[in-house]
Amino acid sequence: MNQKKTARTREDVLPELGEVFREHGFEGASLADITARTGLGKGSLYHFFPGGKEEMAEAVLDHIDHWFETEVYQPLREDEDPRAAITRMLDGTDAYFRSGRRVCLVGVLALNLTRDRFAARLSGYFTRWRDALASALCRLGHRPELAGDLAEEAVVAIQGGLVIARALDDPSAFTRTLERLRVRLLDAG
Amino acid sequence: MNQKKTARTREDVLPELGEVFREHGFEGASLADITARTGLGKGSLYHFFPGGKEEMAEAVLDHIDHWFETEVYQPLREDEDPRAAITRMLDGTDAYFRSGRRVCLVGVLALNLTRDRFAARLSGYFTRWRDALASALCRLGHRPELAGDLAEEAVVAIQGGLVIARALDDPSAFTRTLERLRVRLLDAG
DNA sequence: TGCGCTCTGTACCATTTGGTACACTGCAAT
DNA sequence: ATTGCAGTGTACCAAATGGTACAGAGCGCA
Repeated sequence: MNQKKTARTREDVLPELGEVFREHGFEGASLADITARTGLGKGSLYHFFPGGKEEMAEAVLDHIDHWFETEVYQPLREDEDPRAAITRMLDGTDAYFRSGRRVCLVGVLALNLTRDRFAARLSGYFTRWRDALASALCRLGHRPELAGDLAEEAVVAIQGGLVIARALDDPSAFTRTLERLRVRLLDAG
Repeated sequence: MNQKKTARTREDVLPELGEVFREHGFEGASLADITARTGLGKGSLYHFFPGGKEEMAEAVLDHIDHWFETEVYQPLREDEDPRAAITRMLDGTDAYFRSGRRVCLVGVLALNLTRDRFAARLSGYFTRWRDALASALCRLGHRPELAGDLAEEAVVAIQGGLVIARALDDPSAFTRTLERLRVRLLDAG
């Protein structure tokens, strides 16, 4: 009934923080942008994240990583039905990126020089995705090196689809990309 | 023998300007970065680009657009040997992006909110690439709608390959992407 | 009631920001 | 030689930057 006006815990600012970094990039995101978006003053912000912007971005990346780990990577690695796990990955990805209307923060941070600050997190995100998908493809019957190549192609396509969808301001470019992947990943099993 | 210490004309600062925007993004690129990289003081900078950062970025985008138009798109549209034109596109793309060590400025600008300032240029760059490639694929014997889809897939893959190569700090992820495209674009003709 | 703690707003800081003003340099045409 | 103008360096500006200090607010608990 009585809903709080502002987010209270460190945890629930993370999504809003993520949106700011998505929209402005790391260097471009000012504390003014951040306080405006989160509703938190500098006081609270530096209370939760004594390390400033850098710690905020790290926390957001950890949060994202955790989501993908449990929702996508683990099923890909462990689900006894790899076909179902891949379908779940595609649907989850479509939902997470809002069918192409939302951009990938990891991709955004990877492009600038800021990449170097978060190098380990950024490369970990993509290599774990690729390896988890390769694992599922292997269990689906693909030969190992072919599975690795196909998995890389899929991760590449997803990132590219987000860039193009945003550049064209046409989310359908992303959903078409996912459809192509659905065919390519599931048909040859 | 006597080489000039600094770039002189508006034209030859454009590559250096482009690098700054690539490395920092639009919002993140400060005038200090720009003067440092180009060797030009604010005086000269604002003499060449009275509109400031925005005009600089527009000039760089025009420059890039012109390069791709003459080196890639026109051959794709007009070369009587579409197979050769596609090979030229792949080789030119590999060279332009330094085999994955360089990032695509158009892609970088597309991801942030700054996209809106340059919306027409950004979408034009990708749509013209896709349509030119689709034209070559048609002449190679593909059915028109299939050619359009394949062309979109290629443009998506190139952008994605750049993101992944940069995130992993592994340019070979980009060259592998180009190899996959070489097969897929040229084999089914 | 009063203690202790997390959380928050505000005032403040030095530095940097994008941008302007302007006086100067050098050279090309007269 | 003089003029004119493209190109340049420097000083300057108000505003915004990331970050700090600190005095409180609110609340759980004794």
